[in-house]
Amino acid sequence: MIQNLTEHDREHLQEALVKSGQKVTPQREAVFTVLLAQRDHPTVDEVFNRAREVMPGLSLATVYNCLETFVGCGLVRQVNHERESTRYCPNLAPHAHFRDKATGRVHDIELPPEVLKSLRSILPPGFDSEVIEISFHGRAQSGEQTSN
Amino acid sequence: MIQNLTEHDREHLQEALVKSGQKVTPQREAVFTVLLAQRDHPTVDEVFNRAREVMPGLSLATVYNCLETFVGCGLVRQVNHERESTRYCPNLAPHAHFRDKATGRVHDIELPPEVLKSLRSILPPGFDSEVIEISFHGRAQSGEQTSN
DNA sequence: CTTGGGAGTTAGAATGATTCAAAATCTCAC
DNA sequence: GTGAGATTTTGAATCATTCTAACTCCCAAG
Repeated sequence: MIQNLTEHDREHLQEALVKSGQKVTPQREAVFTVLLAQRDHPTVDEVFNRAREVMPGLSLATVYNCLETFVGCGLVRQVNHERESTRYCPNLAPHAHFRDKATGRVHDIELPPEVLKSLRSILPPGFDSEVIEISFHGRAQSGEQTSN
Repeated sequence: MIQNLTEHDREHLQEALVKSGQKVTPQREAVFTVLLAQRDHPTVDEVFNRAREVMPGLSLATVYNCLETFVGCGLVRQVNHERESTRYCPNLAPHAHFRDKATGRVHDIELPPEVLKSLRSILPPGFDSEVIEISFHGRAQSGEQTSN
């Protein structure tokens, strides 16, 4: 079910970790593997449960730690919607999120550079933004798949 | 400190409540008054503390209830940022939020219709969105005031 | 080797925002 | 004035997340 990391993905992980002074550990590999295996914006709990199939001793706290580390070195993004549990997303390209009212599922929506630019342009002078979060909430006709 | 509602604002409150089958109560008036008096995106706790100056017996649960009711009848918007406490905003015009990294303060950013439109246009066919949340996170040069 | 230190992991307790449940109060139509 | 239904209150419960302290692992120095 959960494939091992490809050589390429393992290198990606290692490079990002080492670059920010962190180590590659079996737990981090497991968590990262889980994230890449099913890109459906899982919650911490979901990651935890999936990862335990592969590494039964893994603890919840470690999953929190790993994910925090990944966010810190830019490997994954957090996705928050209202006050629901934080979800995690390994899609690094600039994108927005669409949350389906009916299913709760989160879809990635590609964000063209010109739209991003027009968004930035609405900031008054003096405001300098590093992060822009865009999230839609509504209905997606079933069958739509955009979970990159 | 906390002024009474203007006639106009009181009517606005009453109309919105009645339209969705709710009653005007002293607690709801107090909470609404607090929201209008200082449009700085307060948390529930902040609303609670401010409102108690005017109505000492008011309970926290009631503040939660009132705010939920207001959101339900479109009087105010919730503003969530990461997993911090929910904040409340009586600005009904379409706008984005800018969260100042340094102070934690939230500023409203006007959202021109054409930008809104270009945002909507990135949704693939089949996706239909009622709500769009846009939030910036970064630094605002101090002195910037955009808290309406 | 073997020892010691630092990073990482673990289990479980603690936190804190929010929600829930049940009793008390209010309000308004009759 | 009465009763039903809505609202408010208090305090307990929930639940995601964070914290704490003990433990493990690995590597580098002796």
